[in-house]
Amino acid sequence: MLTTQLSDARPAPLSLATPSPSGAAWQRQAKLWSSLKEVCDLLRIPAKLGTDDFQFQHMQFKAGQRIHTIGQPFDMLYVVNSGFLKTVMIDELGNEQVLGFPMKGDMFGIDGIHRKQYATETVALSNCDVILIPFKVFAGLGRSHPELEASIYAVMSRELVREQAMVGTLGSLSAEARVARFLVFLSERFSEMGYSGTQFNLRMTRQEIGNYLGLTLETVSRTFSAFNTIGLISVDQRAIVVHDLQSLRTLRRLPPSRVRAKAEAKAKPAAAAA
Amino acid sequence: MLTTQLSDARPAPLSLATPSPSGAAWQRQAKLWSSLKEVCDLLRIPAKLGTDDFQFQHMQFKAGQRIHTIGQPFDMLYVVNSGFLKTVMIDELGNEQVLGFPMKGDMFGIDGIHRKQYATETVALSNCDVILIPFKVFAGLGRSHPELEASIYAVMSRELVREQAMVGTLGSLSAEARVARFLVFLSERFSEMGYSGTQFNLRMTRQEIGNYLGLTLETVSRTFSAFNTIGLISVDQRAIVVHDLQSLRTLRRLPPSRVRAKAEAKAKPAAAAA
DNA sequence: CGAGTACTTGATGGTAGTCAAAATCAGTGG
DNA sequence: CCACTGATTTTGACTACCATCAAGTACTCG
Repeated sequence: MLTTQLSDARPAPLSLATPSPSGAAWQRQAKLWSSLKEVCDLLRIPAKLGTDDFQFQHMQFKAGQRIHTIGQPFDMLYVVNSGFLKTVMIDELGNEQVLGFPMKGDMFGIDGIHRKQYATETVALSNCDVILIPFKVFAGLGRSHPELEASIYAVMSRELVREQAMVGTLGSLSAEARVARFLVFLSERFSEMGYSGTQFNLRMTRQEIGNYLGLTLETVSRTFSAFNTIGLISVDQRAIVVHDLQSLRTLRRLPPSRVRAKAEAKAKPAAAAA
Repeated sequence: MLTTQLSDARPAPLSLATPSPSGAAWQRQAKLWSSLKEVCDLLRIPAKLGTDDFQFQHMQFKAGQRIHTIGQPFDMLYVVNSGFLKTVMIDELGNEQVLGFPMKGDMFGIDGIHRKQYATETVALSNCDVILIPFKVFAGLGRSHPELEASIYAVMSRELVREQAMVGTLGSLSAEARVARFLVFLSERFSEMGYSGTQFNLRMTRQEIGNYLGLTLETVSRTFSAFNTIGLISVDQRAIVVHDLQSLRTLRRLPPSRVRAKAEAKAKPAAAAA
């Protein structure tokens, strides 16, 4: 109901041999292989430079394509090199639950290790470039590169902490605070990736945001509008401009509407001037 | 405000040598050491029997004691051998968020790997027996016991999947459905541990349950009462008897109160007969 | 037995969900 | 290029669920 045209896409027969640029470009001038060092940098973990023995294959996905699906046998972890995705769980009644929006530097697919099949599915929200990490290789890195061992566990721990923070958000914050946090999160991620942290386009629908935050799409839309009228952000469809990141950071609950009327009166001329 | 008397407790000087029963019993006849095989069994992961080279120290905690605290330097993972605990996160305003109730066979402390300090704190809800796994030893097991490598990652993946399921629960279910799920979860865990799955005592307060489920303690109490009157369970303070596990499993939302009046009329004689 | 904590139950209000309709956007094919 | 279709977004009106406040009861433990 949500998604338009989904299509599966499995990697071409995977050879772990050295890069073979002759191997028929899957898509024009996309980077096809990355070294271990490059993957570590992407994941923001320290890597001893020099000994580049492993090469990891890239794969391109178009918006709407699935990277992996629920129940599919697990054999691969993924690292986002570029693009935006969403990871969803589907419950017994077929309801989707968005669990995250992997972007550059994020690893996904970790949930598949437990039962040797993926518990979630991940879909590209834009054209994406994803690095494939065969799990056997990943696990073996701890043996072949002992200095990486701790970092490997750290990457998995990071995902756990992320989910824990999400539970905290869902369990205790108001709708407005959740949306505010979401914007702060996006702002920070975009900054880290070298883009503007104050001006960006959402890659996901209100529906997906709401689902992720445990809200309805209407509530998300209304909250964006409210933030807009009090001057915290400007929003036009998917285009966001963040005016007051600090207020978003500390926002717990919007003042009640009669009080808000004053704030609007103050905010409007300011917005008009800008 | 929630907790009564908390006290820190650090392990006695930790020696990784062979068990020394002469080393002055920390508490009378508690098991002080476990082999690698025993720990694997506890964690429900396959372990090649035989070569028992590692021994892991146990530690006893009394109800109310903290096993680890937020910000404390991370060096240890924990596996519950017996007893009940809670893991909580504390946000910038000092609000607690209960993240889980570790019990027999659960590993906790994993969140500490990421930043080399614990992101959560874990408190004993009852007297507990906990196995200490020094992280360095844990991580090294992948090297020394390659057949364990996948299982080690699987244990971490399992925790991630658990949190993901929690996000799904918080994000999409009604109060009644959350409480129902919680009871099903407890029932299943008690069964697995060899206790009755239909008759057990809660080890946590309504406050803690509510916090865990993103509800208030009053809502939890009311929901228990509602389940009681329609005959799904019997509840008396902390004592629970599950009468209809299947209904709890599939419950999404309680029927509106006028319909419920009929169900009560039907349920009451049955409850009186029992 | 008394003090403090935990639990139950009731009354009330606010937050966010639901239903609905209109406006805007994206993509398609004529 | 533009009309057309379907998806997305906005906004409004209404409602239900659950939080809040409050009071009373039942446990627990020193």
